[in-house]
Amino acid sequence: MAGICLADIARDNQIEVPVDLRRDKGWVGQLIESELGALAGSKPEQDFLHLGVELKTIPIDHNGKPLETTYVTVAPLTNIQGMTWENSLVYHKLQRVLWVPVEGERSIPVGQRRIGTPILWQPNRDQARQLQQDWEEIMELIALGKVDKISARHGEVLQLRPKAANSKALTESIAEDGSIQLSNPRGFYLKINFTQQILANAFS
DNA sequence: AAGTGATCATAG
DNA sequence: CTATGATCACTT
Repeated sequence: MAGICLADIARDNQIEVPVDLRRDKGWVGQLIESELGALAGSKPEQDFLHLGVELKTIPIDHNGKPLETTYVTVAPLTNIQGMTWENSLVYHKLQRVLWVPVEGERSIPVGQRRIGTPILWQPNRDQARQLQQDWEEIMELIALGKVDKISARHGEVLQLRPKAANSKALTESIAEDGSIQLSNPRGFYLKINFTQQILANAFS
């Protein structure tokens, strides 16, 4: 697919190209899933379970730098006692990722955006350590009932941010006194500097 | 311009 | 609502 533009992939899959992504934010990802035959659908599993590979498209600028953070998974806000890094959803999803860079600048019409060279990545020792450290720190705050005090500034490479239809959506979380309260759902995201390093390392 | 918080579509 | 796919858009 490298070098091909999205309109070509869309035509092959009989999918229409939207004018912009405001109402089609997951369009590029789903287009590539369709092209590659990913099977997970909306299940919380790796896209290619049989290969142990997660597929992620990543929007880049003309210098190859990511334009956005990368969503990983929803964050569990209750029933997290006994949960460890090794059995977390973040750990499993990031075991192996096929990154598919796609031009993402809004000045380029969606259909004309080109696909870059895909990168099959596994976290190296340092990356794994950074991810685990951030995950454990964030999960501890959640366990202590401080989810509503966590901002996207926490974490060096992994951050916690809202992941919901809007700011009014509610889900159960742990309160500071240990009881159940309602909070805006959150998700884990990889910060731009981290994914930028992944892409850079692949070409060095 | 970067970074954080908010949001959009869809399936089950 | 939860989970998938993410990008938008406002604030700093």
